[in-house]
Amino acid sequence: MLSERLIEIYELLFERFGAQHWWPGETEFEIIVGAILTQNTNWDNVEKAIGNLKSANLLSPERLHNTKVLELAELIRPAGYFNIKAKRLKNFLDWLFDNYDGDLGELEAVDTEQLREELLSVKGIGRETADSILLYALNRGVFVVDAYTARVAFRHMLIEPDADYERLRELFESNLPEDVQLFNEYHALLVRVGKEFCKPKARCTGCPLEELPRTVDIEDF
DNA sequence: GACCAGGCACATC
DNA sequence: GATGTGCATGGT
Repeated sequence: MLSERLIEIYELLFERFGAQHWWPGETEFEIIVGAILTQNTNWDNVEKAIGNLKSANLLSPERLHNTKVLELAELIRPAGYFNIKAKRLKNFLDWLFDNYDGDLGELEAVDTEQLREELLSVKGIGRETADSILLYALNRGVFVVDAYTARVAFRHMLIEPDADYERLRELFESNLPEDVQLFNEYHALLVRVGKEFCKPKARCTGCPLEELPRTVDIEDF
């Protein structure tokens, strides 16, 4: 029932928008950095910050680990919250070097659930950031929930409007086949439709999901 | 000038 | 557990 509905929604979105080619980023590490920098921030601003890191030739765990936090903050200034995000990047790198010799390849041997717990223990990495890293950088079968996901889900997916993060994650993970590529594309498509049509407190004229039954009134989300 | 954007930690009740 | 606040830039 729910799984058929989730697949129907996925197909409607894919037919309209096609492949989204997520995550934008050339390397595993660039994806991780982007996941932290994009917290509550427009992606265009994140790209400027990542561009600065690339220009400074600092986009590697080793080199970023050896960069002073103040210098790092200045480089990522366009991404906003630059002081706190510089510290968050440092926290991640400290964890990586303390536990895995600074080698992202060593993470491959770690069980997904354990890795999620460890990432969540890093100060500045919350559930969405951890899950984005797991899915988009490390190719683990974890569904990423964000503000767009929640809004679309509450409007169309027959889930209680007060469902929390874990409940939303469970909705997708327990009603879809565990498929990294499907999770990758589905989340990206939810962001796409959320940006273009399923906006806060706006009727979504022309939205590919327009005719589907709703859980709640549009005005509430 | 107001509002928003691919959150999170922390304080407080 | 739920709710409120600080963190900050750049586009509309």
